Amino acid sequence: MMSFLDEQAVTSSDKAFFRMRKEIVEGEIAAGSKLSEMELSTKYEVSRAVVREAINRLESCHLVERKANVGARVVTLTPEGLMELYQIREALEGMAARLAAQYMTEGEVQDLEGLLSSQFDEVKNQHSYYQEAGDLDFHYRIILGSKNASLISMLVNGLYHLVRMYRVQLGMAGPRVTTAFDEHKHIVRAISNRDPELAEILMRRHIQYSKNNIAAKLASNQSHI
Amino acid sequence: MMSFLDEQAVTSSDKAFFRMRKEIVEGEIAAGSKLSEMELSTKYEVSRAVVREAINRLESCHLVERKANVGARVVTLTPEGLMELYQIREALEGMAARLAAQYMTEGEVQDLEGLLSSQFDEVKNQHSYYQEAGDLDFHYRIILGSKNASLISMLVNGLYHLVRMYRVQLGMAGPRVTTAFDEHKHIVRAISNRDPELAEILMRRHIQYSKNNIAAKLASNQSHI
DNA sequence: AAAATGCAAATTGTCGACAATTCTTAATAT
DNA sequence: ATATTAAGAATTGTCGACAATTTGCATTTT
Repeated sequence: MMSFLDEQAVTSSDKAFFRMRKEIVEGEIAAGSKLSEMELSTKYEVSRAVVREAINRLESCHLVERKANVGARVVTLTPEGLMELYQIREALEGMAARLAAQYMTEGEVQDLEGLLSSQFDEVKNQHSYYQEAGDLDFHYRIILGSKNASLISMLVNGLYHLVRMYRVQLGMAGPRVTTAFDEHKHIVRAISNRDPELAEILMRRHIQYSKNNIAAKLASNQSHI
Repeated sequence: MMSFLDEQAVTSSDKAFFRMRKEIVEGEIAAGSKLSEMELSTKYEVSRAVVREAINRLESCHLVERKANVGARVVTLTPEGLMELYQIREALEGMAARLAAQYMTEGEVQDLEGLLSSQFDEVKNQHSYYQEAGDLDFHYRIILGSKNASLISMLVNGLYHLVRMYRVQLGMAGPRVTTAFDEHKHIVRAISNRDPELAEILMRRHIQYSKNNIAAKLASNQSHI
């Protein structure tokens, strides 16, 4: 489960990139903190060149920001940034759902329905770690179902790590589990009915709801710190 | 005119990046060709390190594809790639138009209307180099009007160079000038009326038409080569 | 003759050192 | 005391050399 795109590290820079990405997403390297090339190269026991390349790749994912002759910093999480990110998600994943309704194979649709019913059991039995893993799995399948390689790459290699960063660092295990499940159900039905318009509309609403939910959480976190 | 985001080269890699990007977009470096680091470093009279960094950045723009231990190639232009690109444009620029209808200032809307009427004069007087410069200017202004920094960066720094590459290398100076102008007019009206839904719908249709137009051209080019 | 193997050449990946820029801090001037 | 300047330290940018991997070609093998 969730073993698509098994991006395996072949080069040294790959390893550094994956490791840094993980540490940034999970907050082990704090949001907003400076990334010293020398420091990281001693920490990971590689040359500065591979750290530089890893940082460049992190910049492509929008996980760090670099300024010439000054250095790189991990992005800071802000309500505005979250809004922007979810506006983009709404546009791109709405399109992905539309395309998935057109181009997913019958087998893929059935797998998606299967995933949903297995998740239904989990939710019913209170194993509600649904949000993180389950929600991501659902979205990934639809993204892959779009059959648009550029779109897939943009979302999977690019934006979704930032999405996860927001989720992880705001401690999302929210009460949104069951309602989100219903939303998923309706989206799958639209895809199964080969109704691109509806699939897109429902996906966009789903992401809007999700945005509102996480935004509320972020606002409360901001206040009592 | 068209002097936004004056990305100025501060470092040596910047210069190499900008130059290579220009040469790739304009076909001086052929689509699908291999990028030899050594060759380019002698050609530009810089070290391999800066060429490598430039190539990495070009990969982020989806202008080149890299394979570990093998090398980088300029992307190849295909009908499928074009379809994918325009599906993404439709989603992102549709959202941009929606946001522009909400967040553009009155001044920006007036400037946009001014641009349109000045272009109307040009079209009427047969100066119809409208398509390239004029169309891009129109789209850029709406993208910037979205006020979504991530979206702006994705489109301006990322996708639009690829869009230009398709346009330039397929010799777009098409007969679509006047009809596209009417589409622009209606989009601006929706933005001016602060009607986000309509602005998005019209922008999406505009891009769909544009896609069909360029796809037809690509098909004919493919056949008689 | 076709396929497999092994060596040589070429290309990419990694490294440490040097150059250029920015940041820090302390001294000086107003 | 504040602002300015200048020297020093630290960080990033660039370079050439070496290591690892891939590619091309010749040889061998079936």
